[in-house]
Amino acid sequence: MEIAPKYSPREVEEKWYQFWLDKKLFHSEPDQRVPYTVVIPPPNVTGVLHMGHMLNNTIQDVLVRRARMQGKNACWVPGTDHASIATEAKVVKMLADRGIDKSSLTRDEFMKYAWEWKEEHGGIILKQLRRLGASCDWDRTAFTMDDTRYESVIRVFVDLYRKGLIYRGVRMVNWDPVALTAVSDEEVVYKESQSKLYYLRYYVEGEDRYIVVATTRPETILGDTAVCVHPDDERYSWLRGKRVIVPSVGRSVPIIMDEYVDREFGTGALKITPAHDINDYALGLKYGLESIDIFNDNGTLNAHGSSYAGLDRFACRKQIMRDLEAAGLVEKTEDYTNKVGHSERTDAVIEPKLSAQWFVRMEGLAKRALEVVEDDTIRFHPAKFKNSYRHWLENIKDWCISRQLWWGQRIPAWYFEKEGRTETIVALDEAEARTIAREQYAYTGDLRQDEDVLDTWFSSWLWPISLFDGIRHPGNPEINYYYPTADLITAPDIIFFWVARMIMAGEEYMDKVPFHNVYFTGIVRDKLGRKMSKSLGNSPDPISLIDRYGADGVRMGMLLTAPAGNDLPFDEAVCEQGRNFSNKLWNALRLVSGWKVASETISNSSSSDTSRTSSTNIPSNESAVQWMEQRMAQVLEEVERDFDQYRLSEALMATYKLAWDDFCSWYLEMVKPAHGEPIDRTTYEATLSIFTRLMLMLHPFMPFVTEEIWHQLEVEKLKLKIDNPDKVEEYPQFSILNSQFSIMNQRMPQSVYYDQRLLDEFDTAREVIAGVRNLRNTRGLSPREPLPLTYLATDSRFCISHFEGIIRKLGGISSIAAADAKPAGSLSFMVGTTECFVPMSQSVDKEAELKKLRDDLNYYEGFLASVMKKLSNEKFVSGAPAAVVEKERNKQRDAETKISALKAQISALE
RNA sequence: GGGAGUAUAGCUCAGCUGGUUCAGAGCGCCUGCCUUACAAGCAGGAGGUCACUGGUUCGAACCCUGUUACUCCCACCA
Repeated sequence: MEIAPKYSPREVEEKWYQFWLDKKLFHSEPDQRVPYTVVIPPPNVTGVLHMGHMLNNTIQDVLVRRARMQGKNACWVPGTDHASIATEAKVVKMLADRGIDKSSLTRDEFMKYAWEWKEEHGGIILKQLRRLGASCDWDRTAFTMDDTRYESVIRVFVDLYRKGLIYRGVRMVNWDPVALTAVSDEEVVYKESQSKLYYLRYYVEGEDRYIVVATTRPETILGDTAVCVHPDDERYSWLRGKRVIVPSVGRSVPIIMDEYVDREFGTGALKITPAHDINDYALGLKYGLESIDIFNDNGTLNAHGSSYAGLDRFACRKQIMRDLEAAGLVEKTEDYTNKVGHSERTDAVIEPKLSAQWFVRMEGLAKRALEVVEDDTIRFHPAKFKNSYRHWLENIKDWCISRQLWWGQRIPAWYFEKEGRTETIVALDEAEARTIAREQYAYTGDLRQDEDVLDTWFSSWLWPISLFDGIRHPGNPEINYYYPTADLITAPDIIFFWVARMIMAGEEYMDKVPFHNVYFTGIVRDKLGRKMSKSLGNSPDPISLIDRYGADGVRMGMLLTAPAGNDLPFDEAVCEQGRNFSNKLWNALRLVSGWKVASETISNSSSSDTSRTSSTNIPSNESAVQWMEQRMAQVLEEVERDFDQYRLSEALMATYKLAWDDFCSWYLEMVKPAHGEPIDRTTYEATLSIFTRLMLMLHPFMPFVTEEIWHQLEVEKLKLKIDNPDKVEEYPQFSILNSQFSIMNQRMPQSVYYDQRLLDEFDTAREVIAGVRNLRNTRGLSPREPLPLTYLATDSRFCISHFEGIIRKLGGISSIAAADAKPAGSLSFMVGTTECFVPMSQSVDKEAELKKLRDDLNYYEGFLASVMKKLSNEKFVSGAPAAVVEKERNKQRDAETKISALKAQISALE
């Protein structure tokens, strides 16, 4: 079978993903195994895949696939978020494009459009995730507004209300006067803008004196109910207890004194408009001030605006300034730069507005959520996020959960009027509300349901529970098995909105934390360190990246640059590295599967003399296999340690080097038979086994190429067992192989004991080979011509006997021998403290040689001096641990050896 | 304004409990190679006053003081 010299990911990825789906290899059901559960951070249902998703989901897939291969019952639950604000905005825009105004629709009509739109355009992102190779259990795909999740949310609302943890109250919200809705703090964008600071005169009641107040919003004086100064501000101490007249309005308002005021700013006097500024509102509450709302919902002045009623707020500002100017009430006007909040959606200037909203009491929930992170029941990776988590929870405010939208879970509260009072009933549905109305209030008339919907986070905080229907059916087999989940992988910017609240919900409804570990990813930036954004156009399309580099390549690119919690400057070049790596593995397969296997087991494939050592008689292939096994065990240990600490990029890099450097560059070169020669069966089997385990190690990172190669390796293994390898396709095992088995079902190799001395010895051998190659390279020696190698047997630590065969083969060495003195006419290089020689076949540049030697000598003499300085220090010798002192003595001996060797070389040349 | 973090090779970052993993890795760069698996490759090589400062210590990239620069989060100012 011919194998193409270039790996082409496209067909391979399509083939295997479909295979995995067909065989239901991602599907999980509760069983006797240990569960490993991950719930996806649900992306917006109308979203498209961006680099942040790529990173986040690649990490999840790596952890899930690894857990699966460790024999755990891995369950990764996918789903989408209804994202009420963003989605509603998109639907409104879609309707507008079709000439339909949202306000012309009833709520039911709008919801019908919205659902249609969601069915049509929703969930694209989940399809895209398949391209990435995400091993989600798609049978479990959920939506935060599907029936199960919707009902769970309503139940939780009712439950919390009945526990007294939900209440309705008044609060200042960010009002968008164009969209006619409140928007969350996160949807307000602050923009620098050139504005003016107006200095206005407030006359003291009954006196001819006035105080000057600075404001950027003179129109709001219509709602002023106080003027505030700092209690320690001597400039204004005379005002204590007095009242002032609000200009234009003529209303008398008190002077209040509070330390909130910044004496440095403006005149140090602040007008208080409780209805239109969040801080003023707080002061209003503190001092019992009246709150006068002067605006209509659309930003025009209402009846409190007296003569200005009906004007837009900005028109009013101009007009009121003209009028105040005319009345001589303006002290001065200054240019001023400040930040003004705009609506992300409509760009309208946000108006702070008081309104009735629903809240969740946070105090008790926050306390428990903090405890479980403080005591490491839940671990954060990296741990530094504990700090901001703590800070937020310790200063938490009640959670406003109502939104003035239609797309979302409608708040299950019903109102009716009775005896002039508005009564509120919170119930699971209208029928229950009616029953309550009848039984508790003797009311049978119409009920009016609250118009608002719930904050999207009020559904996503239940996600780890509601996915397993643990709200509606506590204690069901699924929730008992899958909860708590294992790891949560998310971006740090939603640590408060989502992570903290899931922990609260977990404690409240399951009495258990929702996950054990939280892995915070970094933010994907471009090479220049800018955040990726649509407006900058600096975000590559992930699907196009996959098209060009393969999913494995892109996954590797993301992972290599993404240590936990660090931002990652994304550069396509790393995807290229990933693609190259796939190709490298592919070509290793081409090489190995092309080998002919000797029909009888012989101790060595290349029967030439050079591959047997004279001194120790260890076949080079046997030592190669031994070394590779030790090395693999060593890397496995390292990788396990890395995974324990969630250091995925380190784990991948270690595996990458094992595969590329150790396996391809060294091992395969060691065992590669001479051209046209077969390889011995023992070595071949060992090679297939090692290669297979490498694929297992790499599979979580690069699922597609490893699955493909793994299968082909299984075919090679099968060929060894059957009579006629050329007709492998005709054997029944072949079809089984292709129809049932997957690398996904294989067990991840585990670290075992390894012989460090053997690894060290190989490193020495490797240095010898590199030394020879370097000489050939720099002295123009033929790479082919066999050279005899001798070395000065002065250091007993210099040990290469185990790998002499390999040194011969890879170094092109004809013989290896110890010597007592430098052979005449030879080139030398140092390996550790041992000097090695090969014969010099041509004249050398004597001066250059001498210079290099003298430089080395210089360095080692300096090094020796620093070591001697330490050793002659009485305090060091007596104070440092014996082992450390001994190490210094060794350094001294080594340096002395090298120095005398160098001196000898120099004098020989001179 | 409050809080957290970072500074090590051209770039991105490791460096765990202070001492041979102590100055490392990957990429990039330079030199030479189309050596029959791979030029998406092979072999070799060069690059750093560990931001600056002072201290602790026999010994500091690592611990402490201060300085500078940058980043993030929270609160936002009339």
